[in-house]
Amino acid sequence: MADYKDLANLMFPDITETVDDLEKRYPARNLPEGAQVTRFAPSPTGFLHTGSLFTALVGFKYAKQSGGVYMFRLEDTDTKRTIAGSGDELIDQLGNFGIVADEGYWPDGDRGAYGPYQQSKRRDIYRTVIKHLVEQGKAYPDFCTAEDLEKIRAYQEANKILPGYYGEFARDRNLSVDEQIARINNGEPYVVRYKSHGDHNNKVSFVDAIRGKLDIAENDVDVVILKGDGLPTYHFAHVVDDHFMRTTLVSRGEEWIPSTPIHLDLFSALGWEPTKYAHLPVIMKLDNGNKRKLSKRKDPEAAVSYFLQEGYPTKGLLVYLMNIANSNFEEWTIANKDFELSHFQFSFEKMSLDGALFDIDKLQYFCREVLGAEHADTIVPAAKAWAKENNEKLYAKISADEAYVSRIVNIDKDKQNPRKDFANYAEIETKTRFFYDEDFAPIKAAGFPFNEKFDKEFVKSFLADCAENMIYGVDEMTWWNGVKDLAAKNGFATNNKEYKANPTAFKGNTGDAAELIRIALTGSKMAPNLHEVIEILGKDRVVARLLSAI
RNA sequence: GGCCCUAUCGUCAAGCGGUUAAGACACCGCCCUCUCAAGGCGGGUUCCCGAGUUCGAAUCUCGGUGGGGUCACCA
Repeated sequence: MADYKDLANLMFPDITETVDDLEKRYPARNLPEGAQVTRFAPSPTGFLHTGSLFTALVGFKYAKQSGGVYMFRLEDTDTKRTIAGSGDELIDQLGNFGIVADEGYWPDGDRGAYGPYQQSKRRDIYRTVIKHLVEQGKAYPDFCTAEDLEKIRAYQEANKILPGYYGEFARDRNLSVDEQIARINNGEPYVVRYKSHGDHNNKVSFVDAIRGKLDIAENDVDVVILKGDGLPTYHFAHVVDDHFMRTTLVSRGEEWIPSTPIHLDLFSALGWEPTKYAHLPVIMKLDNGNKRKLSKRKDPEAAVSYFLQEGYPTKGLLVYLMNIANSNFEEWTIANKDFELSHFQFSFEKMSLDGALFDIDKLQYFCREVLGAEHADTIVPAAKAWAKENNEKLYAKISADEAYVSRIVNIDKDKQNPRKDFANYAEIETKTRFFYDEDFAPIKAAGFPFNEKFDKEFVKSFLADCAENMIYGVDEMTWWNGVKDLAAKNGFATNNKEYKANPTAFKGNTGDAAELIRIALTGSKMAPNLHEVIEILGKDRVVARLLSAI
């Protein structure tokens, strides 16, 4: 009579290492008290999702502030969905946000002593552990085909029984070892399942770092742990990897809550202490009045690359996500004007429990704050680097005359309340077009919005007078007094009270006069500080624009 | 459908048995003002519903309801 050991040897003839060997190869980490080991473990199946960045940020922050270790692990066990190169892209994009792992998978080779950090390269580790389980009768080969499984499910559905491969429905669970061996020798394909002894009517509880004590039905499903292709399923890989990588806290999306009992079951079967868990809320989006997860297909903002392409500063996005992560964060940013994200003390207790709706307005607000607090010396180089890939026009402008762009970006930057014009780098181009003659031409061609109450000839003569007598190179006060003189000379009221008392006595007020100049120079009723605009444009262009406005 | 998570302004949210129920974004109004941006001031039937516990409930309990998730050889 054959026993489990024979079965295990038949299934894994090449495995000579034991679980004990693995324990020795991956010893407990020597870290200070309280240091946390976290990880970000994406599948290389496409671009970096906004929700993934959120998860990555939280894990990174938590490890860093505790003096611990942050790992990057590539979960590439789904060979069908794997997209070549996307793992490297993920790392690259995370790098844009300053989220760099201490150890893990790296395009040019793993870093760290707990690797490999790519699941497809950990095959033998999983097989070693599974061999151990088979030897103990805690895992078994299952020969069911897709059709067999389908039949079981159809029966369960028809009889309104809980679907799944468990208990009496686990067809191959109690095959004799002799039969198992015979069928394997016969070349029948199989997967390996974990033999659960859980009871669905019992509850397991665990303490979630965010949600507190959670009580969920015990797992009783004989889950697949090794797929037909020889690679493990997520459930098994998670337990094995996070055990041997000595992870202390697993932060992942809340969609994993229902399968946590499986993981707890597996940890316990292996005699290992489970990791702590933090199940993060998922970022949602309002769609026709319904909340739903940000969708890769439908929502451009689901892809982090979207924000990068649009030119949002990475810090702005990080700040927005941290604002979702911790309710006290925004208050902290206001109290700490020139804050550095790394100085903020993140905590799971301050995390809300349900998914936030993605709010582009709020993101833009934070981005304006971030860019508003910076000066041209940092904004322009960043904008240039961004524009090189994403905005030909802006790139050309910065390349042609970086100092000129810098002067524009710095308008009103040194005032008490600096301007906050730009939410992203793209707006530097779109909001400053009038500073460029080639862009000003089409604005002009589209027609200037001069106030209809002034007749053309009057506007023309007023602007001509301005062209002749505008003062340059002086401080704003002096310049403005000059404008007021010009306005008065042309029949405008310089005192608004007088104007209001007797409007018919004047052509308009100083505001009207300034508006005419503004439109002539910028083509718009809205523009930043006229004095700065004039100084940046320079006398020649100011004169030319005033003279040709109408 | 079973199970799980969750519920305070439009959005993000503070709140932890007694509060005039903070604050931020967005919106609206006013002020400042050469316009805009910024800034200042102000505004809006916000505690899902129903029972219960209690002198007293946004807060505790139970039951509904809504929203989300999950039930794969995907993660």
